Amino acid sequence: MHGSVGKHRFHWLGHSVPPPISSQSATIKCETCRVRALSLCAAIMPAELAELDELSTEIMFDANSTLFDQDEPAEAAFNITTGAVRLSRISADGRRQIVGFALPGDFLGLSMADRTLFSAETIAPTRACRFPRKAFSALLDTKPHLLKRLHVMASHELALARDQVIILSRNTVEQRMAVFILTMRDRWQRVLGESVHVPLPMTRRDIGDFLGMTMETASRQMTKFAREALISIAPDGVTILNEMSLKQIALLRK
Amino acid sequence: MHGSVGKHRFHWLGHSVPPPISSQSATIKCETCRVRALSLCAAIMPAELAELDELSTEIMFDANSTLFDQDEPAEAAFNITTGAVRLSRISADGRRQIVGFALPGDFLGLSMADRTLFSAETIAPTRACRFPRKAFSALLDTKPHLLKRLHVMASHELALARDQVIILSRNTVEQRMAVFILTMRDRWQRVLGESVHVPLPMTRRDIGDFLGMTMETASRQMTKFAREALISIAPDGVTILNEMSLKQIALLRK
DNA sequence: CGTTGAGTTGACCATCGTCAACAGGAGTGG
DNA sequence: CCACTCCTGTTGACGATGGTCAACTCAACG
Repeated sequence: MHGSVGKHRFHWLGHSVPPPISSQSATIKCETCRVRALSLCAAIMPAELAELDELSTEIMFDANSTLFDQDEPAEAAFNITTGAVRLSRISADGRRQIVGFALPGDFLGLSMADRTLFSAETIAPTRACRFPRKAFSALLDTKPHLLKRLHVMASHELALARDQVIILSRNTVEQRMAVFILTMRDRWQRVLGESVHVPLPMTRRDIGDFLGMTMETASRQMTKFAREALISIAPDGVTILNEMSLKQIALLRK
Repeated sequence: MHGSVGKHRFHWLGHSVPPPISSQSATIKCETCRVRALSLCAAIMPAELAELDELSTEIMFDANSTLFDQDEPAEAAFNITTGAVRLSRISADGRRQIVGFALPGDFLGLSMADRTLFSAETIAPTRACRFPRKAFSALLDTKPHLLKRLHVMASHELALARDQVIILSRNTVEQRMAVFILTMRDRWQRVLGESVHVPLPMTRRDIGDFLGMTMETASRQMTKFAREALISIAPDGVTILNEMSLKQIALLRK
């Protein structure tokens, strides 16, 4: 559906060094991994890092690449280190729902299921740590604390999914958009540090498909916030101008 | 908020024997548990059942009892054997979202988190198998295959929650209601066997809060389906008269 | 320099939430 | 035993929210 367009507007997401030129992989030592503390790998004892190193390959993707497709046999799990990934499901009648966006530090493959439950496509040049499923599963068998950590993270995902249910079903589009901007800000902060600038590498259509509204409505809400001087819109995201008011709107009773 | 009303309209849910009279517990042997094959406990080897027996207590609740409240320390996990339970979250601004209904065979406490993520209240007289959290957690440490099974079930829950996101955000109220009726039918079938009758022990308000619509709209949709001869409405649920049309509606593009 | 896709804005109107009224059944207290 | 209250469920009227269709701009790319 999407071609490999490869606009490199978002190469800087998640790190301050230039993006990789080739799509070939190059192993990075887990020891120096900049998202290790954020991620599943935090459960790994320093003494065990060598095992992880052996298991994993760092792999780089252009924007608009596919990590894996929905319902195909799950070959690997991924730990995103830089960039951003769109997670989507196509329902039986052909409509697309975006179930989330994976940012640096996020882990794809928590469920360890035989088949993938959604598609994962990059929306910016992305680096990821790739763990072959079989080997990773074997590692889990020898490391119960890793499995427990995996389970805790999956439970956290479940709580997030349920929050998403609440956001979608009980809030107006205005509230949903305010929640979205604030949530994305919080998530980027873990990677980029404190900032009023919120990268939004995804399209308006992606945002709409995530928030359960059309791209037109998503666009209208954005410009409405900008008119009200709550945010200012840049080509690569938004800048929060009035956080207090945004939070008010996010919590306001309909 | 709710008193212990105890209308026994739904005492028959999930089994064909009369409901318990007292609220006192009486141990049932896991070996003879009628939902064991459906549930987490299916991961337990027959030889290990004695350990489970020792751990668990069968406990009975009237309708409108509370198993646990949201955000309180998690004391126990529950395996529902008969009846039905409403799982709900109150959001920051005080509105209620029902995140699901637990039926016989469902397990509450998959996340093994320190605190509960939602409230659980019975909507019918209910029996459940209660596992103290600490002892259950200890058992998990000695039985990796049980932890794996727990993880698989939690992953399944996650997939369901994401389906719920899709249902709520992309479907009309008509579609949501059709999906709801068909889903509840499928879930009850695992317990009650093949039948066109679908027990709905929850109120219209519960259904609305689950499907992201008001109770008025839920009621209107029900009567609309009844007018169109797709279902017939009984005080304790609905009977499916035209399954094909319901399925059509559930899948129909908006 | 033409094509493509993202983003924006406007006009229109269907859907669904809100407010309101009412019926029926269950529990309660005189 | 009956009146009263409370709760559930139902139905109607009305209007705002947000989807649909359409037109247009702009930037990127070949």
